[in-house]
Amino acid sequence: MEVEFYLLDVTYEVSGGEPHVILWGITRSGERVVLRDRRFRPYFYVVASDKASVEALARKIRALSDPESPIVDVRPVDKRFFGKPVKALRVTTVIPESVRKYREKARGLSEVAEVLEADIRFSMRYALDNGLEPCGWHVAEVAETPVPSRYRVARAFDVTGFIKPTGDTRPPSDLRVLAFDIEVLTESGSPHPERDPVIIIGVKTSSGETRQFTAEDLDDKKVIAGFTEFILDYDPDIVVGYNSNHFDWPYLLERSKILGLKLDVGRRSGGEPSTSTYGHVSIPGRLNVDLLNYAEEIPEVKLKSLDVVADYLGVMKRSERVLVDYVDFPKYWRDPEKRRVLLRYNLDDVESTMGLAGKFLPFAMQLANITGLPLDQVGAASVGHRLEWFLMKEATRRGELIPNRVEKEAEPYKGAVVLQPLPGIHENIAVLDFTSMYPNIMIKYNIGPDTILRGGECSSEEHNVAPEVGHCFLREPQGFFKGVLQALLALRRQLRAEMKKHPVDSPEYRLLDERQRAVKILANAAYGYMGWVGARWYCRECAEAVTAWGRRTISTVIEHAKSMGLKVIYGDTDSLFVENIPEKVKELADFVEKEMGFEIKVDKVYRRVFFTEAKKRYAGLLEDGRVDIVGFEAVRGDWAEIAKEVQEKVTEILLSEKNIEKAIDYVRSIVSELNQGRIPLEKLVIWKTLTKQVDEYEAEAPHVNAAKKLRRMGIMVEVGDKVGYIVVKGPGKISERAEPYMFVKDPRLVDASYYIDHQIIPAALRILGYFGVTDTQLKKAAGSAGRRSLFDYTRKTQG
DNA sequence: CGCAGGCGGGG
DNA sequence: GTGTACGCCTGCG
Repeated sequence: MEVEFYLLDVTYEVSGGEPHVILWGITRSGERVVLRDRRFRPYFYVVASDKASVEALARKIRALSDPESPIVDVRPVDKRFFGKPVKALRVTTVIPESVRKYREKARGLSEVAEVLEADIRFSMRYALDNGLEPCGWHVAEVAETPVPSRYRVARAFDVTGFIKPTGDTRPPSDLRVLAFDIEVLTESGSPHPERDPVIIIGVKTSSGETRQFTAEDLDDKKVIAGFTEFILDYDPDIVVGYNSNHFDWPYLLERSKILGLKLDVGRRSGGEPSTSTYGHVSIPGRLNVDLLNYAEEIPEVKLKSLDVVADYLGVMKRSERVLVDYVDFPKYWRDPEKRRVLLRYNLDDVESTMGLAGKFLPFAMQLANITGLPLDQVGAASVGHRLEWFLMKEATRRGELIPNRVEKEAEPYKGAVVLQPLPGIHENIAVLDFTSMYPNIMIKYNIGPDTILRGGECSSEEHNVAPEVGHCFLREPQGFFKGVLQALLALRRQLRAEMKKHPVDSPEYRLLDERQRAVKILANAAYGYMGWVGARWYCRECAEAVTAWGRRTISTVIEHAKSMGLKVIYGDTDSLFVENIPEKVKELADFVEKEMGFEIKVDKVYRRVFFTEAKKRYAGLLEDGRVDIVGFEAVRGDWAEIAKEVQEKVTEILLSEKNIEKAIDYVRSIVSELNQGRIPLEKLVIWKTLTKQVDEYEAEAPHVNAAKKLRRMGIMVEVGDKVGYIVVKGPGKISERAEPYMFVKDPRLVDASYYIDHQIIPAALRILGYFGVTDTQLKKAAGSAGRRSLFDYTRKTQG
């Protein structure tokens, strides 16, 4: 018989000395099922050295066989390695874990040149070989079997014949999602599972049910037991949390162990959640997704707390929800009135989490489907690993052997061009962007580790020779990266064309849009991936050639623009700021398309744009009246909110009204408010990330000092944490006066002069300084700027 | 005042 | 654990 099912996850287990591939899925009729494939066996490839005979090597490998997990097959297969045809030996054994042992033994043989694909997890091996697409529908030839008692599913099947994806990625209509959030009570410092109870667990389901499990005073046994029971009862396919991979699940697991409970929440009895690849927490038969992984990909949001991200995405307004700082939990928990507030806080978090799931899951599911990584892994995997799985899938499909990672020292190379901007205010400027510049360069010049000519005769008549660096690439045959990228770009065009056939608010449109986004991200990652030392397809010269061709490409366009009399104001990597003269812009775009084989498009038009001498910094007024600020302090996360506000406002006044006096007066009013202690404390917090352990810092930076103070209070701060501090009055260096923000309760303690001299004035002067405004002017009392126009201010020169 | 260490946002 | 280019902070000599 045949069964059609939506693939959730792929795992495996060894039972009776035999490996079983386990596929967790949902059938068309909504039954949760497992499919087992007992026929598949682990294997890897061996490539013989040039001199060695393949037959002799095969005999030697067979002789390595060990009865514990015998080598059951060694056979020659035709493959390609970096594009070249090779005769490889496929070595098959029985127990997945024994691949490691045979791999090492094979490496020890003198006739062996390469041992390949011996580090791929058995379940992923199966997925690769069968082209499985997680979060997509499949059909398989199966035989139904009784459901083994350990599986909590409706039906079970053995795969007996083919198994393949159908291409349909529309999720089942009754897909069950459960969002949860835990609250931990700690009297001081960071929570410790051996000491601090889980006082609340809130859950919300996609069916609309909401529940809260609460501790009796400090006894949290029933909280965890109730939560476990709820999960088994509701039986979700997807479990979502926020930072759940690194907080909620590890904490619950530790706490359960201490309380003598089993966190038996999976679809396989006895299988507790466990931390696995890329740091994700795996729950048997369910997809556990940490939504923080996706929030981390939003650069516009600097502080990734749940409330901030939910507010940004329009899921829940910060102003309309309850917020409680965790240092205040004990106070709230003890007081019956306040406890209600804490419960509401937890519920708001759970609802925000479910809201984020609605925003992120459709994209995540498409990404899982395209890369081949199960949904629970794909979020936790880095950009490089996501692309790598996609490449591994493509390589397998094309009969290409997957290269090993090689331990290497990173070698730096030259990057893109950044033009010196023409300083001042410019009117009516068009920003031109290359479409997928780096992917198109890789396609045009056939760049990749399989097409690069190392040694050998290179000529510019027969090869593509990279400018400046001289790396040489074959024109034929088409390389692996070129093939993959062409397919990706074509797929994206097709998806975008398909989108036009559906209403913007339809589920079809949304699905196609999420899919084209996932495709775009993969294509854009290819260049950076080749320059990553940890990549299987690492190729430093390739990455270096891409940036070299990139530099020449944009330089050619700049030269052409100039020759046409079109003034270029600025440019960076793949973008150009030019005078907005439509006929000339059109002519330039035609030149780029017809003469150079690239596409360039007007990305936006600025009514007015302002540059100083600095690169990578500008502010522009868009045609719809919005102000774009790029690179300046206002858009950086490591400046106090108040400095950002001042810079934003100053920029807006300058660009929209060209009124310097008004801007000066505005800055003065803020300075005066600061001096009077009337600026809210939260606008004075400066956030900085710890990039290493606190003790490893050589210099005593303010955020490092604040982190040390936190640690003395028992609050753990680790690499990657953002430390928020406020500079307070007192003697000593700035760093000594950097206090963790939650310890500062009185605005009068704030060092106003620090914020004036080091935050507000510099941020304002970055813009106003260009017009000759000085810091003394900004510090005078408000309202004394006089009535002069922009043109009374002379441009400050370097001389 | 210049340099080093540190950091983050942007193309 | 995708890449490089860039500007500005604080600390320090």
